[in-house]
Amino acid sequence: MNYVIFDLEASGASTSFDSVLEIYAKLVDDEFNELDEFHGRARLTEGVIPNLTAVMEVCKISADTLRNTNTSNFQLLLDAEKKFQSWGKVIFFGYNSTNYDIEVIRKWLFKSLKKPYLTNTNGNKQGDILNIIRSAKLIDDKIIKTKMSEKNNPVFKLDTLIPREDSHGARSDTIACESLLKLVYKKNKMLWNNYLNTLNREGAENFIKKEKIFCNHEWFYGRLRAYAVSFIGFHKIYRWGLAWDLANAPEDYFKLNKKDLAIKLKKTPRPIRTIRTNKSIVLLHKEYAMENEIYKKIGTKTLIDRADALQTNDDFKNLVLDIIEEQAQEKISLKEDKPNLQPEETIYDGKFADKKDEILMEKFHYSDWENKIKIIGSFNDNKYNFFAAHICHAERPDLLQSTAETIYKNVRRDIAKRIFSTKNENWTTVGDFMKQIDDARAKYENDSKKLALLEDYNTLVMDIQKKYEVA
DNA sequence: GGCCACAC
Repeated sequence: MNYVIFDLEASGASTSFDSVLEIYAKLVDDEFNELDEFHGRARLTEGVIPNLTAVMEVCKISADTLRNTNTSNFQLLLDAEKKFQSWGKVIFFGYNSTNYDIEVIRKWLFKSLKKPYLTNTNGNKQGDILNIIRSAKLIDDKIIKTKMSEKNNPVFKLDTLIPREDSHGARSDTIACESLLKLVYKKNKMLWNNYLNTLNREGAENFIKKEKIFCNHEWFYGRLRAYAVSFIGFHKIYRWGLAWDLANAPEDYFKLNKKDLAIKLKKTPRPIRTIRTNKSIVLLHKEYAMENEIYKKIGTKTLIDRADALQTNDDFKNLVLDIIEEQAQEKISLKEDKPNLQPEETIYDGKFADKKDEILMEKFHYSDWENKIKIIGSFNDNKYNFFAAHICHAERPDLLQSTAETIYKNVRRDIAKRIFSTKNENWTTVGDFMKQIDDARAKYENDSKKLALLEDYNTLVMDIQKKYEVA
């Protein structure tokens, strides 16, 4: 299988609202020979206020580029999607991508009326370089030098692992990512092959069903921890794997009645561990957990006895699964509805697009702009009408205004309402930006170069402000 | 069919 290593730069940290400004992706074969690449930039999406630190300090994209790049955000998405599809079945590798880049891509597709799960459907898989490099470091300290944190834990910031002059450029970060992947591929074939096997849900599920005792890595409080666990079953509502931490003797729990067991299972540290099977996790053979003092003390023989006791007690496993299901159900019923979610935030609201909306989305994409505009309002699910209107407004404001003035005005009012909001929002408002500018002016008061840059960003946002003040 | 959710 070929690999795509990729990175993207955006106008801020929100995966729902910020605008993708740059994407670089490199296609390589399974020995890392380069086959193709894609590099694209986009101007700021209409109606988005950038986060000053993100554009100025992190991705270092000038106000001029934000304003004048030829390609729109929508067009960049179409170009990237086309390229990705031409590459066939691949594994998409990014750094911390399960938490960030993949989320951005999903939502970007979603907002563009495309199928969101491009990177893990139709035979594609996702890998997260952060997961594999953390695990590599834990099982083999010599694999890579890292800085140490105050608490003496290895630091996994990409630009300290692979220092470069031009870090945080999409291409530079992708090349750095590639060198990390190659490092694991060359220095620890066992880990590499193992990871390729468990990085998608199917592989991870098969592995945990097959291995009586296996090692799961969990990251919390700034470091990675190895657990020796044994499979119980899949969560009846959420499908993730549930496994027994063999640091606990399961026999101690067998005689408890349901109520007492439920209470005991909730005690921290929890004897039941979650195996996040669809999060590109590293799962290893049990030997890798034996480095952990807790399991070393217990000894392999006792661990095997515990796993056997668990595996031969189906009644207990089923009872545990029932308890976990009931607790989840209770939590769902207690959860109050989250009001006021913006359309961009509803990708995981539990509903996929119905057949009619799916067909309309396809029609939207092959239609010319006159006909795209006519589709607005026809979707069953109103969020797709919202997205369609915003796309048409961003791409062809002239045409939208002349052929569907009410929609045009509504979109402009939506944007104005958002950017001029004085509340604490999940997107950057004009007010947030002004505060960021003030802080930066104070910080750089003696740096004329930075001050000049600040003025350019400020002008850009003032122009957006002027444009929507009248809306 | 893909997704979310946990636990520390």
